[in-house]
Amino acid sequence: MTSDPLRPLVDTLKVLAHPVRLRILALLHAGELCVCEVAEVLGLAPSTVSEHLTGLRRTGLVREWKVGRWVHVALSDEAATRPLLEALWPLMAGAEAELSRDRAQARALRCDVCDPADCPPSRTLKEHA
Amino acid sequence: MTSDPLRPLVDTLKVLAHPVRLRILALLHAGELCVCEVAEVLGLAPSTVSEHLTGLRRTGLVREWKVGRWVHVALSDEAATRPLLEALWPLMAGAEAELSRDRAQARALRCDVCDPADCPPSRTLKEHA
DNA sequence: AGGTCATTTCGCAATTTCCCGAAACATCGT
DNA sequence: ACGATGTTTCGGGAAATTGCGAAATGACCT
Repeated sequence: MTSDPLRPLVDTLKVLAHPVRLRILALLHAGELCVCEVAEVLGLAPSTVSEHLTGLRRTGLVREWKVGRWVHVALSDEAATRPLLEALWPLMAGAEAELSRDRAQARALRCDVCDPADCPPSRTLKEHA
Repeated sequence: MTSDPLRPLVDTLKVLAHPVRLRILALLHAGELCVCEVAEVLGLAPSTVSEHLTGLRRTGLVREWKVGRWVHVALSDEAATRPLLEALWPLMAGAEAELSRDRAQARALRCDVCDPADCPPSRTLKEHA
């Protein structure tokens, strides 16, 4: 009774119901990134992005792991949240302009002069500037 | 800039991200009801239910129409929200106990002595008591 | 050890959500 | 017209959400 069986689903939907977090998911749909890259692309304070990612991780939508002093983020492959995400992509078509701009900016942040294989996301932003 | 292309989707997800509204959708998945029946089943004030339904209607998830002094509610058949709802049902499996209890209570509110065909939702609750 | 960069935690103000009761509306029956 | 019933709108208080900067943490480098 006190434990609401709908709680997990509601929590997941609450996390999805935010434009910044949807943009993050769409970004990660195109490949993994590190936190500072996400912050740069979205133009938000790192602390803000970190908090959004905490929510996404808590509900199993993304996974994070440490690489040096960077934290990499990628879509989780948990089966639970898959169908929801799959249903979501088509519904984001109306924002394709904004989302592809995000993706382009993310790509621009990565090494664009060297082989991607030599330029993992562990490269610092400063090193690119 | 001021117009956020993700807004419609975010609004829909925000409306979905609430246990009461999910219970309402699950209830309507089994058939149309009128507002007072929903309020009775959920044990909430009619004004509260009315406000939840306003949100569900605004995002096109349900449709309402007037029958005498009652307002009937049913799932909308809009194509836009269909895939999202279809992805949602399986994820509500964990709450099947609560949801089927809701459905049973809704059925009990309807005429259980006469033929359902003779007992549309337009029958008042008092008339059943 | 000290310095720098990436990240998280914390405190806080602004905004929004949630639920209700009271009052306003609407519709039916007498 | 009146009262009863279903519904919505409004006012307000409690709680949750959002975003940031400042400070704390962790990891690298010299």
